[in-house]
Amino acid sequence: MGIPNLLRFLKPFIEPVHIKKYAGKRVGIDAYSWLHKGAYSCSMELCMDPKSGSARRYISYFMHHINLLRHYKVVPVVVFDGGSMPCKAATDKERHRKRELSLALAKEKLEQGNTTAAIDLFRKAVHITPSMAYQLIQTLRSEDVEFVVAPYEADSQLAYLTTLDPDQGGIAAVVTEDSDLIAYCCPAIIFKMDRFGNGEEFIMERTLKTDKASLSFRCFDKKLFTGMCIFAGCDFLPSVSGIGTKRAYSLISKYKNINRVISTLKLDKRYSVPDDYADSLWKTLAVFNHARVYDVKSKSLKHLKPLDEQYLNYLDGDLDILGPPLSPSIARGIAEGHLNPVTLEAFDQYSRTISPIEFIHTSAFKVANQCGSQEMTQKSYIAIFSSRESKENVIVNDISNGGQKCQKGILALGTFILQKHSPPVDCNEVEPKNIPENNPFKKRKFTTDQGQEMVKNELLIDLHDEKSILSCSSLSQPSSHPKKFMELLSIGQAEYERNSVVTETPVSFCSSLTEESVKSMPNGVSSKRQKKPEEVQY
DNA sequence: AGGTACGCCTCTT
DNA sequence: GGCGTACCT
Repeated sequence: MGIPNLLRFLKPFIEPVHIKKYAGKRVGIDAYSWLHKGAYSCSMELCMDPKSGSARRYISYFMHHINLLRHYKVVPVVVFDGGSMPCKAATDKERHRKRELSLALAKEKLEQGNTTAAIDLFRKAVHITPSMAYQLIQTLRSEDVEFVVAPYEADSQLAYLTTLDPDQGGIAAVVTEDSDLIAYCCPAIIFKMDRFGNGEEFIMERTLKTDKASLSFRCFDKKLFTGMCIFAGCDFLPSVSGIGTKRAYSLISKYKNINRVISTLKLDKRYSVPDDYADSLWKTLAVFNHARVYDVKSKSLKHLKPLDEQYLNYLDGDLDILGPPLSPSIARGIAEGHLNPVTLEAFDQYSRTISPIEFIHTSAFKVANQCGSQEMTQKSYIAIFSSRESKENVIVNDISNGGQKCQKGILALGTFILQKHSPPVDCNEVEPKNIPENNPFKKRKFTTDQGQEMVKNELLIDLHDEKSILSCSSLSQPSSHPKKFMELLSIGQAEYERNSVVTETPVSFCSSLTEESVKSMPNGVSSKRQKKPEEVQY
């Protein structure tokens, strides 16, 4: 919802603009705005049969706008929303309830044959799902459009990108419909861009420096500006009843200090200020300043602005209100569009019907091939894959035999089996840390399908934890350097990711294997692999 | 005057 | 999500 009435309030500072002004520049796109508008054209299809062709009209809508930008030599960088913030859970739940209600009514109307009424209700029932975003991501990939999925809010990710240089992945402006970007003090925002490229531009510096229509932000710094927005009410914190943009503005310009505004409000009998309002407001300010964002360069989570002592105090050590931290591998999986940011599961785990074990062999081959005759021999291979039993903490029994029991993200290295813990489904859950101690190896008995008892070395590591991987790698491969291991790991991961998107089907992937290369596979490849890969189906 | 609650619209042809 | 509007303080 953004900040109610903020755009109207700041109208004097908003000027018409055409997107061609940003020719040659990189411009961030708030994917949600266009997804939402695009979904309007196919709301019924999306509700009833999301897999149908006509349910993909929202993608055409989106791509039209992308092509428009490209036509004007603007480089689009699409930013998607990631997981929802804990503090918005209540709002989210309420919206969900309303949508469910509309959906039920819509289906009812449809059965009664009242299509017009049904469509109207379907429009209220549509919401943008991670799956829809993923469909779009696949198109963006094929069209070579840069994108990133924010760990949490797209707004903060976009605000972060505006702070970077273009050659570091930075953007010059943001195209969105959401006034929250103003609260983040985003330097340049284009609102209401239409299909011809006309929009309304908000420039932060211009707003802070010029007086218009008896409004002046000259005495405002960015902190006060964000503070004003929060006082007026935002998604994270509802405003004190009776306070909107105008009163928030006059209070801030009068006292120029956030705590003084709060004390004044508390003394004023007209308003009822909750006891914890000051606390909540400072926390909200901390969210606008230090939200978790993804840094493409380091491939890990960062804070929008580096955390300082002051804000750490406001947060009272409770960093989780910024959204729970994510490990680099998970954050990257989300950012690059492979993991559903809400469930943390791989998007395409159901689209693949080749068995996990087949997939391990095929990608292992590729990895082994890329390693050549380096110190990691053909016998060592890495594969990361998804299987359907992703929520169980099952350990794969035998890499060459089992497969069916594999869980998401198992890493197989040489003769050892490395297990990744399944990511917590509940985001509030603490990530299991199973960092191996001095001797992470243990013998484990297991029974093969043929009833034989076998003992295998088994190593449990936490793939969420890079340190854990490093310590294991030096133990399991004394001859290889941890860095080499990490390199291999990233090749394996990249291999998996590359092949888990539609650009290469398992069919074409498998058919690239030669008989000879398959023979050299560590555990011997099941003969299945060589029989007509064309039969493999999705 | 300013805030709030409510209903309407966003697309495509 | 935004916007306009009628109604309330």
